[in-house]
Amino acid sequence: MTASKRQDAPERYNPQAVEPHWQAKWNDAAVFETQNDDPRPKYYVLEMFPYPSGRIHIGHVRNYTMGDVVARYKRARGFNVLHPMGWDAFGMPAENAAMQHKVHPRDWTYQNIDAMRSQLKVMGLSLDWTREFATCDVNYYHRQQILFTDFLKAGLVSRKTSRVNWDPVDHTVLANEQVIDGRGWRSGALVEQRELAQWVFKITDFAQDLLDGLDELDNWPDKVRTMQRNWIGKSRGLHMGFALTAPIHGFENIEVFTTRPDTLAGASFIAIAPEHPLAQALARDDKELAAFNADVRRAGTSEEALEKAEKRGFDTGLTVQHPIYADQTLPVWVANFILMDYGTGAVFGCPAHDQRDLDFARKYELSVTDTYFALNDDTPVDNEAFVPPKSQKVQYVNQPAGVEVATGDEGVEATIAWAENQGLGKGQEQFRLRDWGVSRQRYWGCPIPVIHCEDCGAVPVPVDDLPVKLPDDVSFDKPGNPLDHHPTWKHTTCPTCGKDAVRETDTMDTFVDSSWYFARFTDSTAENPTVPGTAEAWLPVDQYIGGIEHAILHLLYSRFFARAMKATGHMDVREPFKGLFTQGMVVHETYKGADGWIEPAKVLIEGEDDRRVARHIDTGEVLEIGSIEKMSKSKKNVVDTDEIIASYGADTARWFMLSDSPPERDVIWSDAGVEGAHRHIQRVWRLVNDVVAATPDDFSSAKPNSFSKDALDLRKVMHRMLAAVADDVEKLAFNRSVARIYDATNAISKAFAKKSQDADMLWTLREAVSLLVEAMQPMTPHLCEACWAALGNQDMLATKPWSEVDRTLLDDDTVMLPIQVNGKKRGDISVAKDADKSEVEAAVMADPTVQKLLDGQTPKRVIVVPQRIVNIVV
RNA sequence: GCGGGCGUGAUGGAAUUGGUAGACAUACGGGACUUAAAAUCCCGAGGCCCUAGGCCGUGCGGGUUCGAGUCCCGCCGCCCGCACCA
Repeated sequence: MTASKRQDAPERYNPQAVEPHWQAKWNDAAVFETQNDDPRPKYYVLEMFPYPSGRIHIGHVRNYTMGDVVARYKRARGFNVLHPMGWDAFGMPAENAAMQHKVHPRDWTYQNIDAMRSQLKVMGLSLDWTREFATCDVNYYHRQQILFTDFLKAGLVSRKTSRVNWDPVDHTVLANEQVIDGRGWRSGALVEQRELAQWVFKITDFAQDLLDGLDELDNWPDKVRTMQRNWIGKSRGLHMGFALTAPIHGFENIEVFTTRPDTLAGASFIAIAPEHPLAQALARDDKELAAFNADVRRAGTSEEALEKAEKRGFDTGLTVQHPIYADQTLPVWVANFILMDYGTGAVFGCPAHDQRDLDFARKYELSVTDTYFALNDDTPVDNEAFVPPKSQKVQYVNQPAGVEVATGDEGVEATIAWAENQGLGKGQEQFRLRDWGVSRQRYWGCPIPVIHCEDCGAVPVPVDDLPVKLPDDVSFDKPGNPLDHHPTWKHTTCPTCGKDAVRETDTMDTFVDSSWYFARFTDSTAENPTVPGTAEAWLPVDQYIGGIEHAILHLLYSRFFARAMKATGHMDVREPFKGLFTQGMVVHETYKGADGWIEPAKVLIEGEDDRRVARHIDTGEVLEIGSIEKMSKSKKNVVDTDEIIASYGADTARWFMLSDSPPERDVIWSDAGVEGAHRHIQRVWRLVNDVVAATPDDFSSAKPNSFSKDALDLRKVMHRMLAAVADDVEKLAFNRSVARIYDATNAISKAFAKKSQDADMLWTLREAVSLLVEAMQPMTPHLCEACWAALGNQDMLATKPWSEVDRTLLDDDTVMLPIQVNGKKRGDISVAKDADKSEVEAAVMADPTVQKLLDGQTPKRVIVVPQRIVNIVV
């Protein structure tokens, strides 16, 4: 730097020029390409790969920025970091686009991928693009078909019928969310329930192991582990048969599973699901029942829909024997709130101790019998069921098992023992988890590699014949699955007997695609799905980052896949994700005008707080300021990432995404927040250049032998910042590292403003900005590379190891202890850092301010927490 | 309905996990610089009481403790998931 240059105001940092420059340099030096044979310790950081919807959403920016900070930080810490990117590319939206815009799903998808890849590239993410793939690449789904056939051979896949929402006009299965008020979202037709033969992955084979595995996942949020535990839903109960008083259609018993056998004495009816074989058999002769069965399932079969629906029942007229009281029978009803998928699809109703049963009993005037009461309160149940936790002691009545006062758990076990003794039933562990149906009647998915032969049944396609490729020439003009009505694709011959046969035309659930992609990244071009040794070397993923919406399904399916791949010899990894982080959403205020929702870019806000007024930027129309919501196209509250990056640069977007909000919480997008982030970027650039300019041209890095107090203070701030940022990034507490960096920046500014010309301060300032730039590098990599170069460095920051902090600067010799009197802060005292309790107490009692506060009183107690606080109780 | 989570200034949040509540930022107010604006820099700020100083204060009501934003019990409010959306 020359003297004349020093007097010029530094140029504003120009991200539009700087960012592409460094992206090109990183790319040319291939600094983010990862080698499998690199000897350094591995670190695998992965963000949930995106669905190629067409645009990178600001939520993606947040997700990938977090992952990138971890990747860059770990790289600086000497790890061989794997940080790949791919595309979760199969799925319904591509088919919807095909139907609406007459574009081929493949073209639509790959165009979207191209567009989104360019968007990701301008973000400056440290990704290894050489490993990129899309799940719709034949190379990928080919290997998925290998996995499927291996799972099939290992007995992990089977055929099962299950009910689906069927749209009779579109000839398609509807997702629960596509059923709106009992009608198909597109056709508007009344939805029917259909039994469909499906391929299922036998995830229930691993129910116990999936449950047990959660205990070791201590780098997962407790919340997610709890959700998975509840989802797997292990419970102990009684499985027993209720004898029909008159056998019918070959049924002698109705098999029931209950988790509350302790209420057996209060049973007053049997309720079976509309899909229960007995209900179906009866409905064949009973039109009214058939109509009831169809009608109650119209609103959809999601648990939510069933639980929310009004309780409805149909009296079959059948009765069963009460298992305890020989003189009693119980009526058998078909009820809409019974799930065929859980237990046996039949329950006994005990209205006194289950609210749902009580509602049902009151509606249909069935009897209500108490089996137990709260201790010392035998008020009979009226319209509120008495449902104590199983651990609570209750007083039993009408009980066969000889319990009188016991906890519910004891009552459960006593009843199970009694029932087993009587030969009525058996104690059983029951899981809520159901097998995973993977068949989808759609085109844009991985074909299920199976051939149906009249003689040989369902035969897997031989591995040598794989892949089963999707045909290109498909039409979406007709309703139904294009693979099914394709003129030739499905017709083939049986691999076993050679007879004419047809291909399976269902494709796989897209969750299958995302259940093993993390393993494929370890060698994305391998002939087999994975390379033994390589997969194990990289897996488990050390840090997985994604949305909480995947807390259950995607993560559980992936955990199942790891087990299934182990069982079939594809990789020896039990838990695929060692660390999991679930990030919050990016939300934005919504604006509504007379003609509907208005995008934020078209809105001008005037005034502040509750006097804020939103106006349309063109028309001046006053708009309604709506609630803050997840960004969505329908509410038009989407912020365009391209525009943000074009006007502020990627570093600003990255910095803003990391600031303020804790990463697990939702962040509200605000223009002011972005401006603030950008100001900081500019400020750092200015500060670094000012310091460089203030340093003599022949600046040497010779470290001074001694430092003034000001210089020492600044060094302490900077080294503490560096240590704290490292600590926070390890914990993914990015918002805290950002706050530390702001703090440190303020400290440098203040020190610089003093314009000290002493050599030790100049050296310290130079050290300070270097450390600042290093600490910020994982978050704002382009700016920091530019600053690093401005500081005269030849190497790239992206490859520079993290600086060691000077431990001697981290602690002070003395600490300020707050002094409380009766829990209220009254003063401070400075004591030696390593002073023990008695020394601190002595110092405190000798302190004049304390003497004054005590005013002659003798303390009852003095509580000293070393290095923390002193509390004097008087 | 079931399950899970959250609640701290005007706003986003911090608080070493039971030890000084409000760091840092945004918005705001005041000042400096400027013909002016932008940019930049400096200062102020939880509420209440006239001040010294004090009182109150982490959704609401109780409790445990020398000490509670943090732990326990009971409410209120908001958000998320519920198996074919990805």
